[in-house]
Amino acid sequence: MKKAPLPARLPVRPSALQAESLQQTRREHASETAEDYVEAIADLSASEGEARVVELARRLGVTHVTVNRTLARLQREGYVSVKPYRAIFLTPVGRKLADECRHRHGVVVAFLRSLGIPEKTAEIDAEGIEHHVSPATLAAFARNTAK
Amino acid sequence: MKKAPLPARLPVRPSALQAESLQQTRREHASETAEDYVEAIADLSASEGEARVVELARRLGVTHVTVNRTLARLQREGYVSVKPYRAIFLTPVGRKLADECRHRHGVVVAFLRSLGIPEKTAEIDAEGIEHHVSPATLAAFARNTAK
DNA sequence: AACATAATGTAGCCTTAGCTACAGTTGGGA
DNA sequence: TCCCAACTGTAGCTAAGGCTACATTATGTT
Repeated sequence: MKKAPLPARLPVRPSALQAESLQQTRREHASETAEDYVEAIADLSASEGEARVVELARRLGVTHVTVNRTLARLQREGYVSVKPYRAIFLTPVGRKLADECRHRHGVVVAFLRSLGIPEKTAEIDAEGIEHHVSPATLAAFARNTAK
Repeated sequence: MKKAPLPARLPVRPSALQAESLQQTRREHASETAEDYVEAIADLSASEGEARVVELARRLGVTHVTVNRTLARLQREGYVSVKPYRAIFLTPVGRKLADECRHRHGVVVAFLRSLGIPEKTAEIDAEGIEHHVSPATLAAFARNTAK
């Protein structure tokens, strides 16, 4: 089956909106890790002077092994610059992403707080939510945050 | 290192709030798939009379192979009941989860719509957001949805 | 009844992201 | 200086969730 010259990408042909949304969500998952890492690296560089593997592992709640392998991927993808036994640096691209993330995170937390969500819950929820917020929704959050 | 009799689970000892939040988000990821599947199965059972692999694949935007393997896991975990070449059924546990998801999804979409987000964007964002919304935040969303 | 086609299932591959266990580097204090 | 502990890196395992290619079953139409 599937002998016709289809546009190639469609697995079976997504059923309208739902499949699209789910595929979008999966794409976002792929970049979530990158976002979490560059954000943590930026934080550490600012607060500690440099970002090291062990400290990153602490922040992210994983082992240093996982950090190591992920950093290799992020380097491949151009977000960070890593040399053995040295500190970790963001590339300009990585820094830009980190700044966007920090901003987005701040907006989401502020919005949740303004809805009456307690600090800690707001932080936890924001961590999950922030990666799935479109520009339109982010703007709406900012607009509707009671000061 | 790590010779002290620690409580065992901590990889390196999470750095306060951030690691906790990220670990929470990862835990949620593990159940997202289950939620998406049971929701889709419930929908199909209602609208088509039965849920079949191909149709599920269309809804979820993946191939039937992925659906197959995932259904095996969901059966293992007690959410669905599957027999070769037969329709797919939810267990009581699966049905309960599906109902919760539908409810949650509805609340999130309605909330986003009430913020002025367009239908399609609201659907896409909700698909990503709904899995990361705590009960407290969900309640706040419901409470703050302009009718 | 037979057969072609659609649906379903299986084999085997890939990537991400966890982990433990172990090996190699570095750097500060004795 | 040298040496040990902390840090960093590597090998190799697991599981989820993608995929293509191929095999098998069901089924509706001749």
